[in-house]
Amino acid sequence: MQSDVAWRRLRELILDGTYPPGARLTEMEVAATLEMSRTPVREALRALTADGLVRPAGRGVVVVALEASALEDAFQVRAALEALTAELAATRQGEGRIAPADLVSLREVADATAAATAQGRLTEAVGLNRRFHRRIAELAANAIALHTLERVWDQIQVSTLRSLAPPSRPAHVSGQHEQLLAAIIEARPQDAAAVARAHVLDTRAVTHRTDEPT
Amino acid sequence: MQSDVAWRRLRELILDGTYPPGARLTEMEVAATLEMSRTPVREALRALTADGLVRPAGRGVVVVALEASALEDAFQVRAALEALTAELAATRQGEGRIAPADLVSLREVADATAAATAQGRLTEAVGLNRRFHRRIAELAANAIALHTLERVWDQIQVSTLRSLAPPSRPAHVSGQHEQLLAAIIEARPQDAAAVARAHVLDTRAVTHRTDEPT
DNA sequence: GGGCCCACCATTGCATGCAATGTATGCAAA
DNA sequence: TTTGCATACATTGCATGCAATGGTGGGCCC
Repeated sequence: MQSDVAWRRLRELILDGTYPPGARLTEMEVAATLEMSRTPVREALRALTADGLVRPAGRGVVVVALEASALEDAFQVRAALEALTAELAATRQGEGRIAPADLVSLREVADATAAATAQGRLTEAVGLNRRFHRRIAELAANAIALHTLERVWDQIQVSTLRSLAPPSRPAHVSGQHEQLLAAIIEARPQDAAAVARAHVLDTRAVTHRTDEPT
Repeated sequence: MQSDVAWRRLRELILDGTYPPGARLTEMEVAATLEMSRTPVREALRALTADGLVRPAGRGVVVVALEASALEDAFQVRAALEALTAELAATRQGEGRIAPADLVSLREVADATAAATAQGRLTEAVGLNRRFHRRIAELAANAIALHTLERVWDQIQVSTLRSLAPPSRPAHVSGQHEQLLAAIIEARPQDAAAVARAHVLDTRAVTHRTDEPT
């Protein structure tokens, strides 16, 4: 379906910064770019509005740029939901409902994330980091939580794109990932929840600090 | 905007059971009912799909009926988010950022909910109960959490409509509301979070029990 | 020279035409 | 009687026309 294609492509372009926060999009313009008529584009823009990636602004829509307080809100929601998914994942592990291969794969992603971060490959690190967190959400086997998290991650990613900076303490971040991984593997739901929440809120603090320029 | 009107009206009709879970909706049919063309109806149906209230099913869409496991997922997400909003509300109260009138109003809603429940006015009780929880989310002043909760509440409401049964222990529910209210008023964030989570998960248990018929 | 108002036009929102497509129905054959 | 297939049709998805609307630039007045 073309409107889905339009949604996917536009989402990509927004998430990778091609359309940065504040950029204005009009139906006709996008229709010309994607070589389709206004109808599917229109639907895609509406969907992106519902996703919170763009908002109506007079004529057309603009890519959202969450202000500091809204970004804080997003991190709070993210922390609550990641605490939940981490807890659920650990619980499922305790019930023997998680395939060992999935845990191996999760560790690999964690290692790759640490490597990319340590070597300063920032864009790659961001992608791997997100994948790590998404893998955990998938292990929680809660589709609603996963779907909601995807939207929150998207919103945060857009609003922090311009401040792409390396974590101030890469080892610290990797350490938290390790702790989270351990809590899940060893089936300690309460610990997993606590670590996940603390980790997300740590990330928030770092992001806010690097948010000042511009 | 007509597509917004269509969205609102259809959402109402779904939430009040006029279109029960499983009901099939087609663009033309709805367009005729709402007396508008297919275009705004089409957009409304897409939005409702994104909201998780309907899902595409061959031709047209059908009103969703979450199966037991998905309903459980929804309750888990709801519990996590209401724990967050209760915690944030209590924290804000501790910072003196909540107007006394808002707390008075919250208590009034709690009382009205208890009264309606005790007297068996179920439909009214459901509405008041939702208002009580929404008020707390509003006190948390986190727009993203509130918005996300609205969607989850909607999904749960649709899937539990047919099993509209009085709480097995009305006094218990009212007692939990009181505890939650007290924790917020007395600015005990941790308690508020714990009570909110427990309360939601209690509600879930009740709902599941009444879920068997049909 | 600066500010305000008006007119124009880009752009959206809605309606509708048209082609593609999946579904259901009916008929025939086993 | 049941199953499989073909055909017709309901319904969607996309394109485009048309009217409404709000923003912007230019011109005029102060």
